[in-house]
Amino acid sequence: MGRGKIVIRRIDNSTNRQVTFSKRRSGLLKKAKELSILCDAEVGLVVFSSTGRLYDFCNTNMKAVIDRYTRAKEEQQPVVNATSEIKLWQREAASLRQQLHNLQESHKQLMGEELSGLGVTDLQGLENRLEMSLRSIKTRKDHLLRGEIEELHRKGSLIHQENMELYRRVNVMTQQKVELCRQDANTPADLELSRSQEKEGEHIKTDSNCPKTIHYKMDNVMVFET
Amino acid sequence: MGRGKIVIRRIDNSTNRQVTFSKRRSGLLKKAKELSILCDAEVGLVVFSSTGRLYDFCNTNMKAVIDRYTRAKEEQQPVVNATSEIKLWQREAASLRQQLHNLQESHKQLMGEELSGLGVTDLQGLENRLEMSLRSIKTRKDHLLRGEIEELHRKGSLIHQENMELYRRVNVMTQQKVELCRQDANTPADLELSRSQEKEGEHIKTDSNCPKTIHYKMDNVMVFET
DNA sequence: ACCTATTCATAACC
DNA sequence: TGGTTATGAATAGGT
Repeated sequence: MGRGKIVIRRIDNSTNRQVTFSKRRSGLLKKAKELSILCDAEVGLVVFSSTGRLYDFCNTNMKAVIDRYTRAKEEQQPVVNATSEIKLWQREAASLRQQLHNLQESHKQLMGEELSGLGVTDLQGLENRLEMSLRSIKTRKDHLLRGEIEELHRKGSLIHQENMELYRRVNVMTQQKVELCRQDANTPADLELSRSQEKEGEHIKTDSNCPKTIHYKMDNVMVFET
Repeated sequence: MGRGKIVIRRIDNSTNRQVTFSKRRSGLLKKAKELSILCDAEVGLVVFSSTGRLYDFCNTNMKAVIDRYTRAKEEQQPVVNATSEIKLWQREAASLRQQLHNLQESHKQLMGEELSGLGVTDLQGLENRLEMSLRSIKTRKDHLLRGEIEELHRKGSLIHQENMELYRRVNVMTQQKVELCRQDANTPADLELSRSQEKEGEHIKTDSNCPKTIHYKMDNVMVFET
């Protein structure tokens, strides 16, 4: 029910996930409220965002709902008596420990350890998931590498162009020098000095346009023929 | 979102109210589940129908959610009572939550999700680990499959042998019968009865050695030529 | 429980 | 975060 269909699966993009959370949360709260009103039901809803923020709704009184809930659950399985603060935290810790344990198990299996309890079907499932995972990782790596290569190509071609420019200048200068020498052969001695000064000025100017750093860069970057 | 618009107000008609309750309840539970999956949120939902029936949903653990909820609420109204024992358990829970979080991160990366923060080297490491893992899983699966095949071969060859034995017996019997018929052609009538009795005895004996269960097994087990 | 016209929620986009 | 819009989902009313 949006511009496109989506599959119900954790949203990878963090921003998108938060936006969706905000919208769907309000939708859920609204519907919880509507249900309680329309059907005269007692509804308690608690939502913790992935960042730990709490959102809740209760048409009556959350404490009462929780008590009613625990009583109803205790009826189903006659257990536990007191809920002191300490026991509360103990349960929390136990729950976390359990989740941690489950995840560790699964993690080990993903790492190819502790496979002895699994049948062929389980193994096949594991294998399939890993292969999917591998594919996305390889795709991602490939993407990065291609980006890097492209970047290098770009830099390389830039420097190649600079190179060409330098070559051109060198050629021009060489040509000029040759012509000067040729003219020098039949030129009066008094003009010799001024020509030499001109030449020196030109040389200095060129050198400041083509600093050594260009050559330095060329040693540290791959250069691609383009 | 129905054939007509309705106002959010207690539905007077009891039947109608129950039908709507049933529909909207399942819708609400579905949306709660979707929110928890899409946005990685912890959701706890409790609904008591007007007749007192309990319906609930929690993507993690309802007790943990309720505990977390009560703690969060107590934080909102700063309580003075801070026992060292409580703080101890709080630290324990925090530590566990941290471990869980780390493991979840790692798990997601193993599943090829959330790769955007990783560089090429990380990705290569991940890829290598997954490929090692895949190898051991495939080895394990291969082992199991080979074992199964071997077992089937064994059974098959056993049954094949039984088959051969049965064929042999059938051939022997056929041969005997043929010879008997041939002799019968020039045998006095008074001997006919005793021969017939012998034959019947032989038949019963063979039948008890080759019970029907053999044939039954053959239909239910793969038989390999050896 | 199933059907379908209709309203509603929301994904993608600013 | 808040607004807009096209589209898929939920569901009111009916059978």
